[in-house]
Amino acid sequence: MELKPTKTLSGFIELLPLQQRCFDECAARMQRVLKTAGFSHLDLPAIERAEVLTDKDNWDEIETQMFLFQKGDTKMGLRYDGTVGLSRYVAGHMNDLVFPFRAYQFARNYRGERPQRGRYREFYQMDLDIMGIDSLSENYDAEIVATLAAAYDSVAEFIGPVNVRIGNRRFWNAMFEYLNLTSEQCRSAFVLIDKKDKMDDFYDGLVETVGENAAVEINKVFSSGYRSFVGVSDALDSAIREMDEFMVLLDSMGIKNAQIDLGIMRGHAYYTGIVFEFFLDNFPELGAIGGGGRYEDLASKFSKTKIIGVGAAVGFSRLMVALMDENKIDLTPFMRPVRAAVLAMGAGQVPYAMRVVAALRANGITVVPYLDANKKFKNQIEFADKINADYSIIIGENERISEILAVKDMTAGTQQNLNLEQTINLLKTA
RNA sequence: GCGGAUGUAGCUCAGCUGGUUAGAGCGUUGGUUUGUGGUACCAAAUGUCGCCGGUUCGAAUCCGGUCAUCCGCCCCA
Repeated sequence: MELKPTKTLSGFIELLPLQQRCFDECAARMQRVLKTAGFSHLDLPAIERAEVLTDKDNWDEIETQMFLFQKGDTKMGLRYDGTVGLSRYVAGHMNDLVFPFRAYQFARNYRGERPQRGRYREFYQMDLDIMGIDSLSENYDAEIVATLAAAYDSVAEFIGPVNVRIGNRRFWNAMFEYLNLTSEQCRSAFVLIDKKDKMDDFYDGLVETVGENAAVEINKVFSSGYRSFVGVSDALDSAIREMDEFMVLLDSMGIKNAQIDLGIMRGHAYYTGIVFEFFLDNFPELGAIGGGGRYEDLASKFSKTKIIGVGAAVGFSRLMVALMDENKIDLTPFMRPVRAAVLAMGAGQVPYAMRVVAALRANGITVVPYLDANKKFKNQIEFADKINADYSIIIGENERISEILAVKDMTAGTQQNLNLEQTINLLKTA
């Protein structure tokens, strides 16, 4: 009989238990930080109506980017990020939410594109957003950045320190207005600046699209700094002041590892103000490990009410999987998940062994019993060794009759006879 | 959609100037006297050498096609 394949589909991830424990611990810690900052957890459907996911009508084109399918007359698809569902949710439950509304998601998302390094077809993304109706102070932009920084900080012992670079769409809009660029030129300039770090002919490209004079000015932002544009126009002054105030606020929230970098654009998405990206100090070549920004109208597709927001997304799978693949995470804290293995030697010992197991578990001790009681002792202790149990609790006929336990320290190799209470005390103390 | 690389045991790979029964390490299972693991030794099981076709007396090995995977480009809502 032909066997079916055991490999996952291309672009899908599965972890071994050791890695999964690290993944889960980091996810839990980061979510704990967000909850402490008052963000509500949203657990939205993975499947949305196709019309919610896309405005395009050309299915052939969309299908290469998304997972879409049809049941009866209903076209639907898997969500590709957290924002679409969030927009729909907020617009649909506006009466029941309190604004400014803060929410986070930690969810799997799906993309149909061809997988590449760090780009998967199924991945976890952590989204956090603060939304207001009609208006929302820029102070929340700083809070989002500070909260995300705190979330990364909670897992710093695994991923190392991070830094955040902050850009500003409003600055560029003011700049392009000052330079009298056409909307076509603006769009090209946006793309060029976004890709600046990847290009070695950035300046030539600029000259080609916006002309030499404008190119000189734009380049000056990177060579001489944005402050050289103070006093050039009211709009530029306002944008520069906004950035300065933003940095002061970040500093007051304890964020020291932030800097202005006007090359940060976040693609050509819906952002309208501050944008930002986080990077790892120790692994900058991984690229942005999270980012976000301010958008002026989150839910215009769903509601006539103007919902303003500031949000961020963390590519959690990419971050963790890339680091683990490169052996950049020390996994030793996750190598010993089991405190004790309980070995029952002979079927007659199983009831007594299970009473011991229950008593230990009731005291919060992680215990795994080996219940193939007729297996040779060698196999049993080998099992205890392989799961890296700190202790083996050996229960044979002698132990059962005299109601004691042979407790073996698997690292030291020493063994002592203890009663149940003594065993609990030994295993509870780290 | 375009380009590069790779497909041999459960895993990582060797073999590839064509020549009988296809190799290693790891892993798995059993054993080295039956209540003591991590080390060592012995043994066993598992492959249509990705698929189709061509050249040849003979193909894992050479050629063509195809599919899959990985990497990069495009795209990234």
